Amino acid sequence: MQKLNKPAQQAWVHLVRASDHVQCAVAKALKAADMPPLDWYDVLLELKRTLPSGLRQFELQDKLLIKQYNLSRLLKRMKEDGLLSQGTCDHDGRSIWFCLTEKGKKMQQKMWPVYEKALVTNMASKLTAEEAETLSGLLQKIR
Amino acid sequence: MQKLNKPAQQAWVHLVRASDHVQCAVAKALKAADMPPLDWYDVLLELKRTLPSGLRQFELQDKLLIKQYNLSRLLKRMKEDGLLSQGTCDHDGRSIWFCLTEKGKKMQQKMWPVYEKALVTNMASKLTAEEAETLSGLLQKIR
DNA sequence: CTAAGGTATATGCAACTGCATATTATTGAA
DNA sequence: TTCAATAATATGCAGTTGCATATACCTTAG
Repeated sequence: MQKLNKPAQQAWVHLVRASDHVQCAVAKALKAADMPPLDWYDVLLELKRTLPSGLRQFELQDKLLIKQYNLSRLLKRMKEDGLLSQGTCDHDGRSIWFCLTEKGKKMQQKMWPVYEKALVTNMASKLTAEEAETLSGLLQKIR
Repeated sequence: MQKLNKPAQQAWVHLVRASDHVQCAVAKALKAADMPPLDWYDVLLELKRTLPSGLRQFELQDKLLIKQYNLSRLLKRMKEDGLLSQGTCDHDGRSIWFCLTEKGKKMQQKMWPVYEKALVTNMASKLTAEEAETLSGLLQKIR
């Protein structure tokens, strides 16, 4: 194995710091607006994209960065909050379909401006469009 | 406020994904080697850098991405594990000095190769040195 | 000196997470 | 068909986190 070179080591430090910085800022903005946390938004958005059909839990999981057991519990909480509705699957008795409720749709719509503003303030405004594209490309190479 | 442009939005997605990817890989590697998690390493390294004097808790905090109440508890655990020693400050009765023990020094040395390997495999090997520098620069602009 | 405000650290409690494993349902091979 | 392997989801438990607040000490205006 090769040794870690300095530029990569620096990139690692800044990757963690930048990611933490923006994530904390978003979390703070959502909380200040008395809204649910970011992972709730991720679920709402993915489900909105598939309206009116919805998604099964394992399909959602492939789209998100959350572990199986945590997604299971997150969906339970969101359902209890009335943001999601649940139904079983005809073809596979193990699976559970989740679909946005009206309340869920509204919540997604309400959260986005707050989320967007935090992203603009803490990230987008610090980069030109071209820089953002370069950054995107480099980050994609990592995974 | 301006709207979030597409390139920045994409960059955000990839920032979170890349950061999560590498952090999970490192966490997994450390766990597989039966070692403490990454935040323990961060503390060990910062304290090593100040040997033989050590640091006070709030100084450590300025260097790390961890909240006050969590650092307090983390240091307690590490102390209980024998990796740190603790002492009060002559000039300020509120402050607590932390210093690496021999065991702490050895742990840092043992952890680094595992950590480094995970970074090389999951990140450094996917970028040229020049790309890493560009990435670093762009990430620094964010915060 | 003293009270008021600030700084450094700690902690009770509720919520969330990771881990291992359980539960239930499907699939495939014999 | 039947049994073993796999897949989708859930859960008990211990450990960690966030939040609000407590504790202890320091500094400074008056």
